[in-house]
Amino acid sequence: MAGGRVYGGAPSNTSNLSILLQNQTPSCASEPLDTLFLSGSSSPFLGTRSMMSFEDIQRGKGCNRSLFRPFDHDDNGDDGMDEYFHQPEKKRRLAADQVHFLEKSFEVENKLEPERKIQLAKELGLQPRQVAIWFQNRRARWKTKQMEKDFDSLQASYDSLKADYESLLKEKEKLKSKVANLTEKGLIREKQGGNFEQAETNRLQEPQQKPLSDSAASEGEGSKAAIEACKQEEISSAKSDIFDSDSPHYTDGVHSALLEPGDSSYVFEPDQSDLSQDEEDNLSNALLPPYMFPKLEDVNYSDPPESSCSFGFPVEDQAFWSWSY
DNA sequence: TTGTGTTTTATTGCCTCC
DNA sequence: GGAGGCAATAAAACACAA
Repeated sequence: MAGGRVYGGAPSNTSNLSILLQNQTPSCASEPLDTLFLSGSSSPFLGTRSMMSFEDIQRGKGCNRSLFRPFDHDDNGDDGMDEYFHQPEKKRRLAADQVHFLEKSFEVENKLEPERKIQLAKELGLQPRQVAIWFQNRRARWKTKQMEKDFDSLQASYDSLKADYESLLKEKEKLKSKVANLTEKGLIREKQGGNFEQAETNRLQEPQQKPLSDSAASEGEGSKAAIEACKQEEISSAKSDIFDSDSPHYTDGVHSALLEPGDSSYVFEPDQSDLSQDEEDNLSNALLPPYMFPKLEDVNYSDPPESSCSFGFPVEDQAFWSWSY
């Protein structure tokens, strides 16, 4: 026994003797409940008499003696006295009705005040100690179930976040490849015709410098229009890629400046030195919630998220499992 | 029937609160 | 210091497949 606690339900020899005394003394039924149930001299099981009381309350039918028969003297017989002292008490399951009654009570309130405990014990024909134990075990079961539910819920939100992250990752790779593609095109044009932007500007500013024949002129107009269209298309394409509706939008001056034409390197080699640390953080945070994922620069994209151990909940979050109710 | 896994009842030891 | 709660655990009762 812990801390000198006295349990009425303890199947000791002394209490077995008390069982006999209680069950053979009907007048005990009129004793105050506290004395009857809580004192060290009370019986661990009140048995048939109290059970019938519960049955009378519940349905008026006979009790299921195979389920709830705390101490059946008929089984042991009159010569079973020695057996009481030498056989440990068997556990008895509560009757279905009793469990149902306790369940209903638990639904109302899962804590058990002393008065309620006494009342329940009285109605069910159990010891208050048994009722207390039942509530204690029931609370433990409820807690386990609740933890399972919460685990499922967390698992679902984790899966959802993971899917979002992976989709963002794919989109980022897609954009990276597009940027690489455009870089390649730009380099080729620079090699072929020098500064494309400058050439185009010159051409637009001096349209009449080189007289052309009608056919050549119209051809030149068509060519110019084609080039202009191509140019507009590329610029709008680059913008639309970056401002894709599903992508994080950078509306601050720093990031939108990356999209400004006029510098052939504007898209391909953004000057990261212009970014303050805060801005870099914001850029990362726009893609990855800080509580869930590491910064972009910390991620090894060649590895699946699991292998980088980046998806685990922070250690401090595990305090969630420290339950209280 | 028996072996095995699960559920239920009960105990123990520790902790907190009053 | 006693009462009561909880976690861990034991052990009986039960379910069920082989």
